[in-house]
Amino acid sequence: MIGANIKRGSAELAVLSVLEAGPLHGYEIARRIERNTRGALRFTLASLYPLLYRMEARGWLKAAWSETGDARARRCYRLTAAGRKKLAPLRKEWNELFRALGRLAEAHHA
Amino acid sequence: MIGANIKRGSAELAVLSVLEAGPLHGYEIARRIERNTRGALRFTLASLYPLLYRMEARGWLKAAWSETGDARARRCYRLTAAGRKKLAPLRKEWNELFRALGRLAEAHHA
DNA sequence: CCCTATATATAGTGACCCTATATAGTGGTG
DNA sequence: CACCACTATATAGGGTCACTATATATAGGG
Repeated sequence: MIGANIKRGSAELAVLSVLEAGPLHGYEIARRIERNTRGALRFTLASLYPLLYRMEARGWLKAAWSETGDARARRCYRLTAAGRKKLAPLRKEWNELFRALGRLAEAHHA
Repeated sequence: MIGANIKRGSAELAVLSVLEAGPLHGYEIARRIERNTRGALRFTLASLYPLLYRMEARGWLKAAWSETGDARARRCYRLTAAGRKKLAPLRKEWNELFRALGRLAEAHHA
């Protein structure tokens, strides 16, 4: 598993990414992230829920208690237009970081 | 410039990377990181110095006040064997994070 | 002589992911 | 039917780390 201090800040992008495919509730978001990354990226629910509230407060997500007669109380999160618009720039920023670290690695071989 | 919450944790790898080419003092470490990444990655001195102390305490770096009659007081940092050994695993971990984020991005297109 | 660049250092703040804990419904097993 | 594992949400408290702001001091140019 990737260390906490390295993956720091990636939770936001991870949540937006899994919600891109469709609305999910918190517990399922955590499972999808873990499954889709083959266990490499994993967030505890205790860090995910506050993150979801923050993202909702920023207007990137919209939460709704499921009213479809579910047996279990579930809060379903879906991307807002603003949240969807955040995806591309966020990915670009992460790619820039990746390239930057790559350049630092190659610099002394040049 | 890459946001603080995204690059979090990358400073460690950045410092190890620029020191791989040879010993440098703190101020120059900051300049190398910025220059080698074309300005994409930039750390303030105020966050770099505490990081250097932490890394030295962990035994990854060894500091020495320059005694070569420099006009200016400079603390020169060089990689220890332990620090050099940290580079490969750290890079691997970062690469895993990027692969994981990539898989999350592609998942909903599958 | 001032201003900028060089060079190191600390205090205080904020963001965020963690462990630990609480609560509660669901379904299977002995 | 008692117990346990899984599902599901929630909060408290702690630790790490990069930030802004500030302090100190020397070197060199205009």
